Amino acid sequence: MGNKKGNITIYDVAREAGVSMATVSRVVNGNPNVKPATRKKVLDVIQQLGYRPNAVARGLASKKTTTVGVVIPDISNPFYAELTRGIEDIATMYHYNIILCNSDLKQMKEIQLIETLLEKQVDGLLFLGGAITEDHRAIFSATPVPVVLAATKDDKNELPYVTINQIEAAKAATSILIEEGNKQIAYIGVPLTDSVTGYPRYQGYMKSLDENRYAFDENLVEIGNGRYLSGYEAMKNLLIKNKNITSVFVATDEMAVGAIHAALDQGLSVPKDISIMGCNNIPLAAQVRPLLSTISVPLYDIGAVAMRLLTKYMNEEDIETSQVILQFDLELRDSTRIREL
Amino acid sequence: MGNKKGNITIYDVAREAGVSMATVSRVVNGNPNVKPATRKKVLDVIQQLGYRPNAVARGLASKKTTTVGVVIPDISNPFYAELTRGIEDIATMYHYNIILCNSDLKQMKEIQLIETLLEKQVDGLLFLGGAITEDHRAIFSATPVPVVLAATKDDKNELPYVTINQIEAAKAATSILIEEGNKQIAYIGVPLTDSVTGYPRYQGYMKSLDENRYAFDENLVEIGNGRYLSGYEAMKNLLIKNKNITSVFVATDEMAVGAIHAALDQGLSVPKDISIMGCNNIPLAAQVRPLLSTISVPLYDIGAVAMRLLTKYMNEEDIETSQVILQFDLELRDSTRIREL
DNA sequence: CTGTTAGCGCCTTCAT
DNA sequence: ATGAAGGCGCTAACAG
Repeated sequence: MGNKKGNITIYDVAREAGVSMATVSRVVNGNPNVKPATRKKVLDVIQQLGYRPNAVARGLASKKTTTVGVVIPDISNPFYAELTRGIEDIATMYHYNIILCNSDLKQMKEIQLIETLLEKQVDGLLFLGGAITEDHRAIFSATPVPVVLAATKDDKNELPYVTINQIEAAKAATSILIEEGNKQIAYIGVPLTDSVTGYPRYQGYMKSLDENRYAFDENLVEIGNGRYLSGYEAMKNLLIKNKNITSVFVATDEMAVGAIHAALDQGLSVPKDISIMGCNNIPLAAQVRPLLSTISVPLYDIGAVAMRLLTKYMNEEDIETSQVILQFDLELRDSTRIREL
Repeated sequence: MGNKKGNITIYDVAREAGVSMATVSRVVNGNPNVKPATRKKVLDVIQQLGYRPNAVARGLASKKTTTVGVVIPDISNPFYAELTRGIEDIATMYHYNIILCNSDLKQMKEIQLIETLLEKQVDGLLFLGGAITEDHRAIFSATPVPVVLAATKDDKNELPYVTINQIEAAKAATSILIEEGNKQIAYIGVPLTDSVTGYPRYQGYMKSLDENRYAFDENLVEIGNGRYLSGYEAMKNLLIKNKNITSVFVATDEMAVGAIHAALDQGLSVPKDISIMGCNNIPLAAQVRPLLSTISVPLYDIGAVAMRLLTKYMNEEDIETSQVILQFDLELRDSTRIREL
């Protein structure tokens, strides 16, 4: 069976079934214009020969690969892992596969990855992570396939995206601390140059202070890199500079947990002595003691909705909204004194 | 520039540069047999035209796609996320991309994913997770491309794999608890039907007991699903059935952390009252208090080495060892009384 | 060093 | 309902 060397092709099936390649192609692709009898015959031969369609050839001929490129900062970061799961589930649902690439937030790498993905003729691109710069916009605008941003936004609103309102999320978190009656509210964030969460969350913090007539004090602000250890260090510094703080809003859960532990190591009790709010609600937040109060960001959904939006673009369906803002939630647990609204 | 409709192709570049397609192909592929002058000319035209090679066409012609398929149980599980990072890094290093698929450990899904991946003509397959059954072996043996297992092994040694010795890892963990002088050593594992970690780690636990003349007591054994909550429940049950246990070996870190918290909630002190050993050393282990003592499994390396091995197969290099057992380490932190050897 | 010529395996009009 | 034929964009001998 099959031809001499190599794989068995649509041609082999056609010959064996006594029909043309076109007919085989039709049954493989579910085209209804095939007489049931011949369809059955072809299907039998396919079965018997163990024919496996070559998606690369199909891609070349049809100009569709049913695969999308996903550029992500770091899959080992639980934040992105959860997002990716949402993406992959919906991709599978719509019969797409994803090529996953880690960018480490390096712009050069991001650009290079996009280029590679386009060479591979992906049908669409999902971009998560870093800030969108002019360079990105230039590339994306020249891209032959649709692009959707997830968990980040385009400040110029030129690109479709799905995310949450970071400013409001940070405001909500800060407000909880204000409601608790803390006299001072410290902030541990990520670099303000990070326009995705760094700057917006800082803005939200500031806004909340402002609206509630709290004075801003730069000694109450520390910047980390988002990960556990930097949260630990940041908290240590905060405690050195200011013995009396009773609350901190930390821009990422990992840092927040680090902050809790730094406070604990200093002999402080959380939340009795110091109240700590995180942000994102990654699994870790519910796996530590005290349980972390945090802003619940719908990571899985952001990924899922972004992928769904991308399928609409790829499918040239009508798009009502190309910029989606998902809701976040307050998840008040045991690291704040207020535990419910 | 370019042809009327659609993309600019190698043909356009050839025409514009006044050379043949073959020559353009040569410079694009870094073939040295091109006069520097013409190479430059071609490169210029490529630049000027913004030519982007079509990897799908190349794949069809060359029968190589430089992409590999990765079948993984669940990317949102930190254990696999870390492994995947190792895979992707090495893949990138060797100029491969990865198509990532979540199987949720469902055999039907696994098989279907493999089929899809093969249709897409991946150059190789990396399979992680579930136990290898006869069905798997049948599929893999009929696969036209190399397959490497990661973090799992083929009991029949027919397939290449890279993992650690799960039995020895569990033995080492249990031994620590024995060295501490605990009279009883409890075990919280995953189902024994899981032949990847469930059964082997249970075996290791048993072996260690046996070699040290500890009596086996089924009341000291609980089975969970590997995740935090089930560890918490398991520990609660253990404590109900047996008030006096002073040590537990828990087969996964997430469950171990759950176990710690269950003990804490029961008013016990860890490790003073009860000593807890985890296994895997995922980031979580170093982000809780007390810091979790655990077996450090080189997750990233398993992924990296597996991918490297796969490149060797795809490249038809000589393979010295197709079955690689990586070393694990003892990571003694604060949840055990013994904190160093 | 460079050009010519076949395909790679499939889809897709266009006829029939 | 089915077949014939021309690409899709590129690589890979084979000549020269």
